[in-house]
This record gives sequence, structure tokens and C-alpha cells, in this order.
Amino acid sequence: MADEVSLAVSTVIFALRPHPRTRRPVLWIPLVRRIRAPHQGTWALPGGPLAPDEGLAASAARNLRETTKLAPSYLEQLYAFGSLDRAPTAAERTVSVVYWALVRADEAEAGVETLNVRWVVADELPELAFDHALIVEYALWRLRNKVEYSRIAAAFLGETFTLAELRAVHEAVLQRTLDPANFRRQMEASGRLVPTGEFRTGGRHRPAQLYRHDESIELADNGPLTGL
Amino acid sequence: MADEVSLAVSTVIFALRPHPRTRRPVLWIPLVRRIRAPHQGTWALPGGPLAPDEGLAASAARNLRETTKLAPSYLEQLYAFGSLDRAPTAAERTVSVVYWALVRADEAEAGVETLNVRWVVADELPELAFDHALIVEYALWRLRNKVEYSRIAAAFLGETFTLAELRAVHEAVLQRTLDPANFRRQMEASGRLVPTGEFRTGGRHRPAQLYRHDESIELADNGPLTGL
DNA sequence: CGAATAGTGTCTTTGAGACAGTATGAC
DNA sequence: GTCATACTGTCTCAAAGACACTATTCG
Repeated sequence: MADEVSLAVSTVIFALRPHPRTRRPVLWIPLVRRIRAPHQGTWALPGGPLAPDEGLAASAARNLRETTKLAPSYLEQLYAFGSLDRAPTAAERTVSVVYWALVRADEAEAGVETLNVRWVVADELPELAFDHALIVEYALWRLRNKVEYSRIAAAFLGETFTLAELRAVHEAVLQRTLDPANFRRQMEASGRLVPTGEFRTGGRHRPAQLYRHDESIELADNGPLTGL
Repeated sequence: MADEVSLAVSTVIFALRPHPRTRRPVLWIPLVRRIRAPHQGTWALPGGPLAPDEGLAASAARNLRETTKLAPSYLEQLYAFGSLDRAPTAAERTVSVVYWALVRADEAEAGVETLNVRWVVADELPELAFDHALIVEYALWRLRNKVEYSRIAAAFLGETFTLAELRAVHEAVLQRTLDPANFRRQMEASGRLVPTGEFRTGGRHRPAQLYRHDESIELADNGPLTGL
């Protein structure tokens, strides 16, 4: 065991894109290939050591940008992992502060995929390095919980959207269909939606009203930590 | 700014004891007096550097034991704090992984209070060092949320308890009175309570049935992180 | 007996969900 | 007109809360 503890920041980045087979929207995350031991060659979460002159969230945002060329539309701390057995074969003891982030689908389309960066469906992961499989599972659990009682789903959409588009995000995250009528009433009752008076035309059906979110309401309620 | 980041673990420790004036049960936390700069002489959360051969939770449990002579009946990670402006005057950059813990009232009575350790009412704090006031506020918010949808209140009680005792814990944490009839039904409907068939006598009224919690149910649902 | 708390019954309100029905633009 | 989806109405059920009532023990 080493006599020093090093500190790293990693990020679980979610985007919504169609499943390669079903074409239905599902969650994707980018992975990076490890280029050194331990676990050399296997896939891992993007991340790296914390720079001394940089905050934790800033570090997460930076290595998100470096691996995906994207800026997060939502970023939240997930957990600090620091068990002794995280990397049994490693010489170095590392504590990882992990963040999770949401990026917009259209931006994720533009995201580069290189030899060492690969986007995969979040429920169909390859084998991951260290305890990263557990970390992704936990991030998915948090996202699925939080989408039910906050307006973070907005982070996957643009400025304005129809109720059908918002519902599609919820359905993709929760992996079940939702009743359109009841979903509409819940969203209206939440007081977070503002009708714009504009309509989305183009489908072969009645045009749908466009909404935007009330931006005075935080994406998620983090209590006293708001804005940290 | 230093060119190294040091890692510390701190803990917000909650106990239920009567308020000095009202005698109604309220939340208390122990503070330690800082014996070195910065903020020398002011009160702070118990904590210290992470030992290289110790897990994060183990470190929290250790310095909880060292300051209070107690073992936690509940321990959960709160947040990792690492902004650059946490300690503007400090030469050293520190990231703190903060835990929060619950200890039993009877044990807290026995907890030592020395010159450098002082128990204070959680809603009537003195001025605290660094960002510790924000940290306590966040811990209180988490506790008050979690008591409503988990069985962590049990961590303040002994093996068996009456519904009135359990309700008193909820009332103290939430700072409002609860209807005894509705509280009873909610607890019974939760499926977490097991009647023991024994009764608590001694009051000048009908004896109350003693319950215990179903120990196959976790104190709180942390999803995939169960038992970490 | 009265005081005090244990425990039950029941009414109202609220929100979730199931599902039928109406509205309207694209074609 | 037909199709597809937008949007509305309404019924049922479950949980939360207010509050009246009964039960039982102690002094």
C-alpha cells in the first residue's frame, strides 16, 4: 500500500440517442480506453487527477469537455469513492470524486468518437475498469429517481419543446410508457412549465403547443447547496 | 495557492437530547475547538486527514469515536466539498469528504464533553470555521428529508420502542407535531414495523405496545450502494 | 372515579392512473 | 374524409390529513 492518497475526478455523462437496433431513444455514455496499467486497454469513465487550482465541479466539466467536446447542460456530484479495495492490484491509493452530467442529444451527435473514446448504451456496457460498473449503475439510479421529482429532463431538450418531446425523454429514462393525458396534467400541475403560444407544426396531425421551463426554478432541488 | 491538494474527512454527528430551556427533544451536534490557524479558537466539525490505509467511512467512524467515544448507529456520506474559496486565507488546498451520523440519545448522554469538545443545539450554532455552517445546514436538510421516506429514525432509538417514542423522534427532527392516529397508520402501512407482543407500562395510562424494526430492511435505501 | 395516553373509525381532500372522448392539422 | 396526435373529461383508487370516538391503565 502506498503512503499517499491521490485524488481524481471522474464523470458519468449521459446523452439520449436512438438505440442502434430498436431506434427508440435510450441513454448513452462515453467511455475512454485506458492507456496504462492497471486495467490497460479496458474501458473506463473519463476522468483524471484534480488540478490544484481547480474546483471539483470545474474539473469534471473540463474533462467532460476534453473527452466529448461538449458543455454539460446539467452537472451534479454523485459520490466520493474511496474504499481500500477499489483497485486491489494498484500500487496507488486513489479517492475518486465522481460527477454525473447530462448533455443534449443534438450536441452528442456532434461529439467526436475517436479510437480511445467510444459511446455505448448505458444498459449494455462492456466490462469496465475498477469499480466503474457500480458507479454507472448508481448514476443511472440517481438519474431515474431524480427525473421523477425535478425538471432535469429539460437538460436533454432545447429551449422550447412540446409535451410529447418531454414525455419521450421521461419514457426513455424510466424505460416505460407514460399516459399522455396524465403526464400532461402532472407537468401542468408542477408549475414549472410556461406555454410560449407558439406551435410545432409538420407532423401529419394537430400542431402541439411549445413550452419552455420556468428558469427561476432550479433544474433540481439540492437544498442549501444550490448553485455550488 | 499550494501545489498539492490534501484530503480530509469530517463528520456531522446528530443526537437527540432535550433543549436546555424548553426540555423538548431537539438535535444536537458536537463541535471541536480548532487549536491551530486558520480559524484558531473557533468551533469546527470533528475531522482530520484521511489515513492512507483506511476507507472514507472508516475514517469518519474513527474520528467520530475519538471525539465522542461513541459508535454511530447510522453513517452516510454527505458530500465532497472542494471549492477553491473554502478557506481563502489558508495556504493549503483541502478537499473534505463529509459524512453525517446518528447516535443514540442515551449514548450521547455518556459522551464526554471536554474543554475542546462541546455539544450544541443544531439550530443554534455559534460561528463555525470555514464553510462548516453550510455543511451543517445541508446535513440537517438531508436528515429532515430522509426521515420522511426511510426508517433512519430508528437509529435514535433502542432495540424496541413504542409508537409514541418513534413519533417523538419524527416530531423533533421535523420540528412539527404529527397526528398520532395518522402516524400510526403510516408506520403500520410501511411494513417496516414488527410488533413484539410486549408492552411498555409505567405511565399513568394504558400501556403501549413495543415494536421493533424489520432488520432485513436497510435503514435507508441507497440503491446500488447498499452496504458500501 | 378522572386523567392521560393507546388505539380505532370515518370523512374529506388530493393526486395518480385508466381510459373514453373531442379537436384539428396534414394528406 | 381519414389518420395521427393534441388535448379534455371523468371515473376509480389510494394515501394523507382532520378529527371524533373507544379502550385501558394508574392514581
